[in-house]
Amino acid sequence: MDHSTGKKYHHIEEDLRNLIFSEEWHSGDKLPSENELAARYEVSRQTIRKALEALEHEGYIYAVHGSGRYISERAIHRKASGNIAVVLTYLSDYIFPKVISGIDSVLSEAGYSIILKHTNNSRSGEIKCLEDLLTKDIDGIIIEPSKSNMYLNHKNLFDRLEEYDIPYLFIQGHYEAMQDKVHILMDDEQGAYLLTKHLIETGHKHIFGIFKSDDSQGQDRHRGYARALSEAGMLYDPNQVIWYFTEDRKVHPYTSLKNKFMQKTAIDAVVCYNDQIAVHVIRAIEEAGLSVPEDISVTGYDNSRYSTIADLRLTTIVHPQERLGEIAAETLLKMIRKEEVDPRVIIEPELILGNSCRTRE
Amino acid sequence: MDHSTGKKYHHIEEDLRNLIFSEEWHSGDKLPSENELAARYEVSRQTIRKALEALEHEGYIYAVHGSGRYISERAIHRKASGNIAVVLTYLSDYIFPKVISGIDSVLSEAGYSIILKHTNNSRSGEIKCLEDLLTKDIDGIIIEPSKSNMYLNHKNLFDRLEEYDIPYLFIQGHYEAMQDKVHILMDDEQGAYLLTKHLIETGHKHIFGIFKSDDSQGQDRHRGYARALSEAGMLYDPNQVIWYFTEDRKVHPYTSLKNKFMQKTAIDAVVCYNDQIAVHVIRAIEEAGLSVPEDISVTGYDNSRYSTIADLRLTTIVHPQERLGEIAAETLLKMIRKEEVDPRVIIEPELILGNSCRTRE
DNA sequence: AATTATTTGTGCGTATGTATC
DNA sequence: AGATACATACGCACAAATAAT
Repeated sequence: MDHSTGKKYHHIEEDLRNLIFSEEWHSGDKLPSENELAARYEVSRQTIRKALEALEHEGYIYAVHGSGRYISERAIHRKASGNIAVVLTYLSDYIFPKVISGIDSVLSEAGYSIILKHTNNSRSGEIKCLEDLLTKDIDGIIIEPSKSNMYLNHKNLFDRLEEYDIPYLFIQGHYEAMQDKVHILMDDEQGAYLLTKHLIETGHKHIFGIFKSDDSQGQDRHRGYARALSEAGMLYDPNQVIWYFTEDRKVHPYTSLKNKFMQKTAIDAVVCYNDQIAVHVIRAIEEAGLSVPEDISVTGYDNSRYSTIADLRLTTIVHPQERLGEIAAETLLKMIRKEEVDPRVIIEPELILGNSCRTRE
Repeated sequence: MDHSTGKKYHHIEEDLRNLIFSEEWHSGDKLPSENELAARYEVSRQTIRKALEALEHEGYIYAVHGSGRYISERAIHRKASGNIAVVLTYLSDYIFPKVISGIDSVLSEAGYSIILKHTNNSRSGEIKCLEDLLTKDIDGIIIEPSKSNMYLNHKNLFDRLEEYDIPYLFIQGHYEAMQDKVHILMDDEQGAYLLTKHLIETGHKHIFGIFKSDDSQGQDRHRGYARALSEAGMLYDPNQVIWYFTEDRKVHPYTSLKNKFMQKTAIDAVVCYNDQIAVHVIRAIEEAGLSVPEDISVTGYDNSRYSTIADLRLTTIVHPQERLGEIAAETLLKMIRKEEVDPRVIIEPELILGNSCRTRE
């Protein structure tokens, strides 16, 4: 036996694997016969067979009895598992069904299945998801970042994805450290800008804002709010902005706001992070004995199912959820096919006028 | 060579596989040596090796050089891919997010991922899904039958699932030919019975019904409707029942109903297949110049987000969507662990009183 | 600590069966 | 029909790891 290069069949297996992936041999090509290879490598036919059988089991070649061995398709378009992972923050949250539906309409058409995972919007949940996905057979990942404004300490997981040549892209939010990666985003700044501008144009003077502090969308919407104020030459007052964390969504912001309402603080309008928040704010306003939109105007964001409460329709921003999912899926498919993609797709928001804002000048 | 029993190594492989999964051999046990097996089966050592190598590649046994071959853990807790498929009719439909959320809360806790697929409520879509899933590495399937009342012509696919030892269960509906399989169902008959009984008790005399004809839920709800009438000694009139197919959800039933409303047919109340239908029926009633509940009472089913329209709250049935998902997932986990499960879990419905029905005696 | 028997791993030779071209 | 190529099967030899002595 050959002692210097280890196992003979192993060496042959590696050599053949390289040839299969080289430019010389193509999908469908016929390999030399077992006897020819045996002669070429100067080993017995059995040793050649051992190497070939391993390659066959891996799916790179297939044998046709009486004819020969051929290079399979899969060797070229390698390991098409047909699975694409979709990692979201919440599954039961109000926009997810449409986004999934959009992603699915494109992917199932292309013959892919969706592996659905969620992070509970926690960093540890996202790490767990990614680690789990690294052990699975997947062709790509669509990720909605969790707590996207907090420091990214799991970049190594994304590095490993790239090492394994698994394409991924972000939707909805972005990590500071991953700005150069592919993102499909709403122009959240522009959305909040449009809402605030609308309030200013309809004569509101004391416009409060309530934003989520632990994701990039909250930051962006806040920026749009501030830009609209500054463009209109209005003072940006930090005391008019309330920040909240995902965790205390149920407690802090509303009591604090309610107190302000009760204390007859000068408030014209409230720009809310999203429709869900707007509903709570409206409730707080009504509990304080005031009414919407007569006393205080309220805007939402997302045009979700929350945007209609009884006969009150929120002035809000349409979130083209289904379209976002479609674009994300189409982009990922291109990445899988190694085609060039736009690293940053921005979806323009559109203002939806309801009756939750006072419209007199 | 042996011509009667096919390939020798294949026969030995099968025989050993059965022994490995039998009660006699356990995880960690040492297999007889190659020479001993060769003697026992009266074949050469090479033939034994061929069989053993196949089993090793499948992960049922592992070899320790110089020591022997042993039965691996995975042979017992076999092939934990960690993936469970969830096949639904529609993804964007109104109840699924909650069902998925319920399934996921149990499965992700147990370390499983969800592969999400949908059939568009078509038989061909379901066949495509199942065929695709048969090529994938999955540990179990939760299926919502599509067009569940139509003839089942793809039972062979379910047979193959059993052949591959992939457990599966049905939620929401059932196939006639699969009655003995595991089902997690709402008691749809009871739900419609409760609604109809409520209408009867509140003095309604001419109660129409509108049901979906192409799934088992429609049949069941219709049965509950009929049972309530017959128990109350009221006449069951086929002309008071409108059947529709999924495809013509948008056209037929409402125009037909609207005509009846316009023609001043004696109609007291309409028992609707679900909330979505109820919304359309209410619209048809209003278009005919009548009002709900003053002229005609309407009931829904599912207590979905459609159940509140402006200040009208539908009298409907709560569909414990999240709980259904949880029970389905828990049951499937038991099936994966080969534990005994109740082959038919019926979730009792609960009546939700709204203001869409007249309540005078 | 060294020896030995056992067991798996590697490799070759040969023969025969059977599908393809 | 014959040549070629893969498939199955047996026998043998030696290497390398393990476990018991």
